Amino acid sequence: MTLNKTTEYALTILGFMATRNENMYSAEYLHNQLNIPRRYLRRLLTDMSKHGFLKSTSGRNGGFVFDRDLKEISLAMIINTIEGSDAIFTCILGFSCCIVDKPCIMHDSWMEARSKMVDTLSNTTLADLKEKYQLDLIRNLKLL
Amino acid sequence: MTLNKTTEYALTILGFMATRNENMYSAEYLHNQLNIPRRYLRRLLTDMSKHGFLKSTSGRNGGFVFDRDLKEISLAMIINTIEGSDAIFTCILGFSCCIVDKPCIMHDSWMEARSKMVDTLSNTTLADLKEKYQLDLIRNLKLL
DNA sequence: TGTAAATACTACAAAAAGGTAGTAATATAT
DNA sequence: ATATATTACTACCTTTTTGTAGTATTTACA
Repeated sequence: MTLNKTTEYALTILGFMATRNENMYSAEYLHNQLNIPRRYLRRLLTDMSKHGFLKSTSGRNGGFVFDRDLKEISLAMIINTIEGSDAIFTCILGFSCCIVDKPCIMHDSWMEARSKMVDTLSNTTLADLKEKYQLDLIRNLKLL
Repeated sequence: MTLNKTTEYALTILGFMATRNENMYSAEYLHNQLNIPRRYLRRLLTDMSKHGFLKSTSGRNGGFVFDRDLKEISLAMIINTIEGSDAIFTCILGFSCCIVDKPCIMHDSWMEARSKMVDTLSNTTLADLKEKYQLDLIRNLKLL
């Protein structure tokens, strides 16, 4: 019922990067900000570069930036990419095969629950998060 | 983004038992019907007895039956019980602590997605599954 | 051109989840 | 009573996930 750690990290990292305005994020900097284990974080960043979310620059002053428009990256995409194919969309209970009868017993209730979630995750992009974050900032300033 | 295997098994077992009309289910029988590893299945059944979902009878002709009204067992309860406390209800991303700023960036979108799912899972009981299953049976008979 | 700051790659270690084995305990049937 | 069918307990093995280590490579800057 939970995302695995790696996916959680991925969302944290991309969510963080999407809402700040640096023009480059080094692994070291992200490690300090997000408290994700150094080496693991690095591997994940490299991974996300390979998957086309990020673009890496090696060498001094290097780091990572987005390689795609924030509007093009939904939460569902991140989860599916990191967690393996179609983590969200398949019948995770495996109910289509685990019980002799078909259709499986819980299939319908599960699919109903699931599809509600998928809708939200598919319709929320990093751009949405950024917008929300900045509105929140403004709102807080006004309250001061 | 998936339930773990153990929870999946638990749902499968309880779903199966809820929709049949045997008065006793032995581990061996359930193993044959559901293809869940023998020993693991047994341990899980014992576990579910300890958690009050089932009642066990030892010895020859023994087995497991429900120890509670089917109306009192929701899918959400099963998941939470097997998967550890509040698997469904807590902020699984850990976003309240993983980013220096609070509230966490994805908290809102995640909670929206999640609460939709929780609603369905909390409102569906094993009794509902049973009813649905039997209606389906009747419907299929009519089609023959 | 050498040094420092960064990513990239590969292999391994530790922890958690999933699964198995052996044996004890319990209850029924004959 | 004894054999058999069942659950209960404990320890261990396997696989997957998470995390670490060492070393190579790339690049900017003094």
